[in-house]
Amino acid sequence: MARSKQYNEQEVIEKATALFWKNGYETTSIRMLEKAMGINQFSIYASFGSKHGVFLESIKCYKKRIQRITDILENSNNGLVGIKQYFYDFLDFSKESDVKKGCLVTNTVNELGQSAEPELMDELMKFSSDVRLLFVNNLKQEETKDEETIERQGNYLLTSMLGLSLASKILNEKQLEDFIETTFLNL
Amino acid sequence: MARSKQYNEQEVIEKATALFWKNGYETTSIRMLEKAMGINQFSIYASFGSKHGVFLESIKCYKKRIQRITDILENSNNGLVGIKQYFYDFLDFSKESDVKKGCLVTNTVNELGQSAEPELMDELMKFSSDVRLLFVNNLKQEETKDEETIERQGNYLLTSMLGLSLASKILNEKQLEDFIETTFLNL
DNA sequence: CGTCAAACTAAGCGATTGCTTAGAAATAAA
DNA sequence: TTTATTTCTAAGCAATCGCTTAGTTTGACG
Repeated sequence: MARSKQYNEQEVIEKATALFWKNGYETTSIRMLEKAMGINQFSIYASFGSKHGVFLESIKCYKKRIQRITDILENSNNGLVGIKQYFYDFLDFSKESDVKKGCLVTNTVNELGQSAEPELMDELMKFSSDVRLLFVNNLKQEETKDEETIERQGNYLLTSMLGLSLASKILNEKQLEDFIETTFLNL
Repeated sequence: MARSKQYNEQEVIEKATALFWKNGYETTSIRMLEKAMGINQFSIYASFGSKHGVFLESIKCYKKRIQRITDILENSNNGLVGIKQYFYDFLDFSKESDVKKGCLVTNTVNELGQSAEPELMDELMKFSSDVRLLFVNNLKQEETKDEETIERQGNYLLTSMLGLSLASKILNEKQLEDFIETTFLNL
């Protein structure tokens, strides 16, 4: 019947994700996306509807990418050891050559705050609560902990991850290691 | 000889600071600054040279405002107790009615990253290292701690504050309290 | 008072924003 | 091959961006 697309939507979204991750939402313009994704504006709007649409798909793409390390945590059965490993895994995950990008979800929460579209905000918050749940599940593997302690330490670990995400953009390796090691001293 | 300014530069910068704090740098336009500061664009450029110039002064203004609580920490002589108080003081400081704004310095580091002008970045980094130094000085008041421990815990506390700044924008009071209380169990 | 330099108003500068659209190119089906 | 339908190119839309400037108003000084 007609011509078929000359690009793969998943592939171009991966390139968009890298750009948003590096620059943030506002700083990334449609013209920049055109070049990075390798397709024309028309095609971007045909496939994703709007800049917000591209970003929403980029967030989903990011979640899939970071699933590589959340899966490790989910499948671990060693309580705090697995959580601590996740903190270190995140540092490897978030740095690409010498560019320090932090966590795309965390960056976006900080940049857009409450002014984010509800659908986007839901996606961001769901990721946070999912990570918190992984922490809680691993904490439950520690037999000594009662339920109240687990809830409290879950909140602690989630906020600590937010701190690590931000700190990873400005502190050096030694400082980040100091943070992680001290974080897990008394849990 | 000639007409004198009809506005006070300190006063209008305070209004600009509130706007940048709420919206971030990029989202805040000159038109929005005009309205918030109550003066014309001409006057903004005559007094501060550029949008960057207004922002740089806003960062300095923010530092003076937060000095209210850093002074308390600096003048305290009770080690960890004083640091913990600073964490709680920050929560009070950073919330205005129901708007959760976090820390302007932290927000800016996250938004602009390495793309910030060097003079601005210096100002941001200096604030971070000043706060870290306050932590270290209070840690020294704890007689049991050796120098290596103090350095390590200084890095821990700084990153924890970054986490608290970010978390204060999305988590509830109970979760934030959980974080602070658990943070100081490790020290 | 009259003078004149500074502060003000408001219009507008070129560049860029997110997004649209007219028309050419391409291709699966008839 | 012709036709129908979609993709693609590229030009251009109104709105906004940071910033400038021409022209008016102001008020401290001689």
